[in-house]
Amino acid sequence: MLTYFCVEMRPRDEHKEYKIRQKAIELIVAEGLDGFGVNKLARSAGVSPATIYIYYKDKEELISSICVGVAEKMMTFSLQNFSPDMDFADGLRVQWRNRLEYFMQCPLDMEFIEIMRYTHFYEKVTAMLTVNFGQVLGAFMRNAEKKQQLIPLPFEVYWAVAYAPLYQLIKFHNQGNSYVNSSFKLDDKLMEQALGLVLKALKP
Amino acid sequence: MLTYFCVEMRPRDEHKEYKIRQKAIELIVAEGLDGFGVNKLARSAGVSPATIYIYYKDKEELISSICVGVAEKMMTFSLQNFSPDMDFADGLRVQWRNRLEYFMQCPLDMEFIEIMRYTHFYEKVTAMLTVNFGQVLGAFMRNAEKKQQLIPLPFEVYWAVAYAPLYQLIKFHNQGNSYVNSSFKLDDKLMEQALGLVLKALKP
DNA sequence: TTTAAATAAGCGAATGCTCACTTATTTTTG
DNA sequence: CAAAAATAAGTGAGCATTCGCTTATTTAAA
Repeated sequence: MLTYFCVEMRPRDEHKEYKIRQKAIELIVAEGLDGFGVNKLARSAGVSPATIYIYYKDKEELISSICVGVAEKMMTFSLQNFSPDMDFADGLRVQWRNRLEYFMQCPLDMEFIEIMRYTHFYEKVTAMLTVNFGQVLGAFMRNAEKKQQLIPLPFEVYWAVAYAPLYQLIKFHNQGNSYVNSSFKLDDKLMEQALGLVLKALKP
Repeated sequence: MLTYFCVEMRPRDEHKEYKIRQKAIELIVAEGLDGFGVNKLARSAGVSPATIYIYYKDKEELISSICVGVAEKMMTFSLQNFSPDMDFADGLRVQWRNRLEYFMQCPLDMEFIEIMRYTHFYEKVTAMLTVNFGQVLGAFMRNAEKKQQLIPLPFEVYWAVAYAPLYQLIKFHNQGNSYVNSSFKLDDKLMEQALGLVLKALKP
């Protein structure tokens, strides 16, 4: 943006942009992608529909931009206190904890991403995740193999066993019930239990 | 339906109904739930929009009905050759194989269900799955515990570790790539490798 | 210090278009 | 013929987007 070259202009109300994004996430989580509209969003955020088009070219760009923003936030969060050359069990535990903590703090973000996952908006997210996530966690896996703390495996098999169970537990928690229990709450103890099983599977 | 009470009437063209359902799945997988419309579907299936409303009350019921239909088909398929009192490793292997085979035969169905999973249409599916799936697989789990072939676990932890990795592998296959590899194909060997890890995790 | 020029932010009220759904009519069967 | 199936041609509601305008802010000339 060329903002700082222009000396004569009215500054943007940052709060407005924030509120638009926040309300968009809320609306999409509450009513799904269909049922989400620009006019509805404008009313909900307390701005004019036209204002939204100052910030975003069109509906497509609005949703895309929010999508990538949330995904970036999640990724940054889940790499906190993590380094690819950590001990395998410790590193995996940090990853699990970070993801769980993020989801506890921002449950809407999680649900939002899940909704977006099977739309064409998610393609840009995948591209971003592939570069950042893949490199760091790929390195982590190779290091652990070298230290003989992890069975040598194709990346996909490793990923599926190492992380998919956690996401499934979070899904159960989100929908509040699984196929047998009518109410399910994920906590630290359950997470540790599942992580224990996963480590057992992956350690030599 | 009262079809067989009426003696004078023109019979329905069963092929039309089938084609409507089939094309609906194709369209939703290709373009997502947004971008899917009744008029478009009608053109694509070679019928009039009004015809669709002879079979279904409204768009909502159309999608719901297809959703539940596909889910029922999947469930039936994945319980083939399975019984709750099978040996644990054998039973789990049958489950994995069935799911994998179904997905190989009907990849569209799989993608369709994934798209629907985070919409309100899925609630009816969850209800159906809870009753049928939960009872059979819950029994399987308890039997395996009794026979000491499975560590005692909360159902959700068991489910997450036992099945989530398979679904993740199928997702990687469907999208054709993972976070590090630009092309990924799931086959029997990879499935067996992952299943081996899962069994290692779950056996005492 | 005042004031006017300049400019982006912001808005309410359309606009045209697409969509789910309906109606009036024709076709196909027993 | 009777009756349901099937349709072509709508209809009106709701949608994304835009237009013409006002407001807020800054700077620089007077």
